Amino acid sequence: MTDAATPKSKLELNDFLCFALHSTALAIGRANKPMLDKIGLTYSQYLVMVVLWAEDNRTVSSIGDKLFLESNTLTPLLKRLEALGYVRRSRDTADERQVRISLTEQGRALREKACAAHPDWIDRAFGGDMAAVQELKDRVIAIRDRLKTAEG
Amino acid sequence: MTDAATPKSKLELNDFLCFALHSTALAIGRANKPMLDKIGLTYSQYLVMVVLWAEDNRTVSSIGDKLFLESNTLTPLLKRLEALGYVRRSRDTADERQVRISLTEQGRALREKACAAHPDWIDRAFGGDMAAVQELKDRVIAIRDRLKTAEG
DNA sequence: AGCGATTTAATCGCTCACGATCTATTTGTT
DNA sequence: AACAAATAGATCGTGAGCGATTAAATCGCT
Repeated sequence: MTDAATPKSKLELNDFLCFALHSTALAIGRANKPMLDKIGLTYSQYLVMVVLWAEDNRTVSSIGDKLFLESNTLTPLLKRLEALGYVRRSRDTADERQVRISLTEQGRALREKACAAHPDWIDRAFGGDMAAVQELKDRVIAIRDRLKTAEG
Repeated sequence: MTDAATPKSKLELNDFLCFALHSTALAIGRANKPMLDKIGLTYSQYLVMVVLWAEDNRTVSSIGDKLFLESNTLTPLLKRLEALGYVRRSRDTADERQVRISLTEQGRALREKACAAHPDWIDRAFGGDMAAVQELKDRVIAIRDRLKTAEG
């Protein structure tokens, strides 16, 4: 199980790729930690905020569609964001099954803090080659979406 | 926060890549679930077994080095693998600070089951282009290792 | 040999991912 | 109008991941 080893079978290749993506996802989480500590959010909370900064007043499941998560994960997380004062949770008056998540003034303001706290790991890892970042992102997403459509 | 959108700043690019890796790691975990259910392990437990199949009788921290995890995560996980009968945990007689993790007969036998339960998602996602898988793995690992060396 | 520093695991508390289940609301059918 | 089916969230239990702390063994220095 050395990174440099050449896998002999598809099973091993699967193992290696799983391992690579797993450990890299963890490493990126850690790389973002200094920034997240500055703004006082966890990684997942931050991703929810990114989704809301892009489009406010979403339903829980709309956020879930973006992040590939469901209410069992999101509900407690959103309650924590509410407790922190960054979002409001309120039942949709037209359809009370839905809960609308909207940014508070503080929640909107946090975006500026996040910009200021700017993580630098992308530069460290890519030496400024933003095209390479973009390409990697596209490839990774391509895998995810092929898994998504083919699952079941 | 649409995947196809073109990010305008480094912060946004960071957000997109984090998001891509995060959601893809989750998707791969889900893609492996059918195989993991067959052999009765979680994803992390499986990765630990992969490490042990490659080299038996490791210390906790040696496993941690491979998986980028520490004893706070591994100790409970290894206790669960022990309870399942796949590994033994015993203090190293020469240095009692260390705990040696060794495979049981059942633990070794599980490898055959894992081979038989073979996940098919790699084929689905790559259409048999194993060279592409290898290349992606290498790129992903390159990021991780640059983060690892540059952190702090 | 003695004692402080280091190393290795274990423990605790919190957050998150997720399967399974439950409740409340809405929709569709008759 | 009444009632079954579908939908949106919430809840619960388990297994991670991780920061902080603790306990025990070993190492290093005098």
